[in-house]
Amino acid sequence: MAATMKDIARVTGLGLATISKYLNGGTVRPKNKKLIENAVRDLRFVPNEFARSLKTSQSRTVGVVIPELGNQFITSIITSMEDILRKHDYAVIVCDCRTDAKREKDAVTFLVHKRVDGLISMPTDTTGAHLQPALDAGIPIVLVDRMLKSLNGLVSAVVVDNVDAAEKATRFLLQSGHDEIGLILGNEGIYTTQKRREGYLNAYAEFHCKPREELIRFSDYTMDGGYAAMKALLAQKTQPTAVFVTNFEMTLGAMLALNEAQLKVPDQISFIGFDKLDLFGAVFPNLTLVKQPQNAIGECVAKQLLRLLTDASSGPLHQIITLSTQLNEGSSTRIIQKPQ
Amino acid sequence: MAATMKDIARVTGLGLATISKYLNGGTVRPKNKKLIENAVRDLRFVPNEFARSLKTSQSRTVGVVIPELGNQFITSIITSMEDILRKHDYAVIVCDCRTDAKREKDAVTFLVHKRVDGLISMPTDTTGAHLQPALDAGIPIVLVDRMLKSLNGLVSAVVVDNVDAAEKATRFLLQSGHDEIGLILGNEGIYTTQKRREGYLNAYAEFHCKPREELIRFSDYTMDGGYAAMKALLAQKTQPTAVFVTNFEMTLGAMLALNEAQLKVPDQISFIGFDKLDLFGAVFPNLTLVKQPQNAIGECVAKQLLRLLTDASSGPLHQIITLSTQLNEGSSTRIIQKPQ
DNA sequence: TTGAAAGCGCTAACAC
DNA sequence: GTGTTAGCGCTTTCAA
Repeated sequence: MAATMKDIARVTGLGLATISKYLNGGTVRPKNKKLIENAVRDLRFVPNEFARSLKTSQSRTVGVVIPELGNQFITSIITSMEDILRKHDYAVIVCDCRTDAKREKDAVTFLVHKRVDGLISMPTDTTGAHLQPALDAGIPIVLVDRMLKSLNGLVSAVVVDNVDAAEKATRFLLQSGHDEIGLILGNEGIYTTQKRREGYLNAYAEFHCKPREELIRFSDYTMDGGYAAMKALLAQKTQPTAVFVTNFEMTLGAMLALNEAQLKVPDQISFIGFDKLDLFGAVFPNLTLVKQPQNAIGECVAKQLLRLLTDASSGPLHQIITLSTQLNEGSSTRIIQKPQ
Repeated sequence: MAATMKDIARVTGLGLATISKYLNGGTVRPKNKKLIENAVRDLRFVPNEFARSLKTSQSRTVGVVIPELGNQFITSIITSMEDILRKHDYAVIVCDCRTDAKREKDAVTFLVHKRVDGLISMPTDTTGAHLQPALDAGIPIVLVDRMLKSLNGLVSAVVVDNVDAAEKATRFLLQSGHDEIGLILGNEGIYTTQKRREGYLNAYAEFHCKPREELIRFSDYTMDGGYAAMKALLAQKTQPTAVFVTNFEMTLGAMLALNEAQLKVPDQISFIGFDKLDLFGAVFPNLTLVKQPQNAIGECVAKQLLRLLTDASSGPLHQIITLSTQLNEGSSTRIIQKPQ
């Protein structure tokens, strides 16, 4: 069996309290410090987390509920988040709910029963009902990427300025003389979809015009979806002169569709994509992209949760943090001369 | 505060033992069963996992250490694995070590300290040294996708028949009359890379010939890597007439390189890729692919670990399970007529 | 079948 | 600064 604090006490001749205090960063006499350190090493003592948890009611574990693990935006956020959290000695339990509200609710319940100290959710259920068990249990929650208005004040959130992101991209195209701008969005009803659509419409409004309805395609944030949506856009009698695609996977799919259709970018069609510039670096050297600060999002979420976990005090300490995006100009768009 | 078993005891007038027994599936008098059930519901009782863990020394948690979360093969395995494990009430702690041996070792140590009941590793460190702490602690281990000979008999493993997979693909091309077959592999030194290379060479040997060294490109299992490797193959004075790419990301990158080079598949170059047919379905309708049973791998790993977790008894219960792959014939290869 | 009681290994008063 | 002690909430003998 593994050594316990009792063993340390026996070997060093000290009391349990002294040892416990030392292990938790308290001050003890230098001589005793040495004593304990030696015993810990010799006995290969490792604190029993179960006992500690039972006593402190903390698991030093956080739960993450996401809609889909096979999505680079999500995985990159998880990676940077996990990095920070683990440095602070928190384990991360990941639950993939496959964009299914039932599964999502189950996952939250499961995590609450596992007594996670905090919860990170990229919600599928737009009502936020799935989070009720965590709310009831008083578990701090941080929403990622998608805010739920019904949970305002009850949770923290880290999102990007989606409206601004879409505005910038669309405005850029409008300013370049395009007025038939295809828009490929994610699932209708999802927060980011709505916001990005809003930004697109805002930009059009600035230019005192309205896009044709058929230019706006709802898809599903997958590569297949992006491919299909682009195909659909190209199949219209009036083809768009530019397209704005609103996530990484769909950007990839859309580019493949363009490739297949032998449409030269930007000569025959202008293109603005989303995310993960570096991966595209080699492949489509000069794509103009809206870039989300993926690492910053992950870090921000982790720090936000750590703050909630630490400041057990105070009152309404929930924050909504909005990070800005960048429009990374490549050469995948061209300027259209308007007829005078 | 949450209700405890004591509360149930108080409300029902029963003893703790009876309640505990009932909660753990034991038999109690029907009348008492009712009593307990009602109390549990009314008090919203949920067993405290900490206390249970302290008593049983089980965390009902398993750790997963992987090289990279942003890889579809890995995430799809995790997803199907997590599904099964969670159904059995095990939480999954995921640690991404970014293909870094130091990080990998730290992750294992972290998980051992967290007292996971089992460990799943897709190893980066080819010596297997990182798993020593888990081995010492007697934590059952299942290796995924990559076997480590040094750990033979000490761990279970689930792999695919990589040699056979590469043989099939290469043989198929050789039989079609190709003899200049480019091969794009992952990182040199990695298990799957070696096995797939072996299969490729085996097939050539069957045909009593040897491939030119320059046809074999080691890359890194990323899209960028696949793109670059394909470019390099195409840049040679003698271009291959066929190419076999050995994972999903590189297949994507390689196809993009072909697209860019305006090379028609299969007219100008034959192509066999890897994995995830369904995603490609829409995009490259007729790609010939080696398909790994990703879901089966995840399931197999989960079941294997559950077995080890349950059969706490017996002796050498470790198994190495090899799953077979399929060569899914599309129309991305053509037959070359050999000069008579 | 049921209940009393003894811990699992740790933390945190509290008294010294 | 240190030691004693009383639990945290559960499981599990053991006796009834």
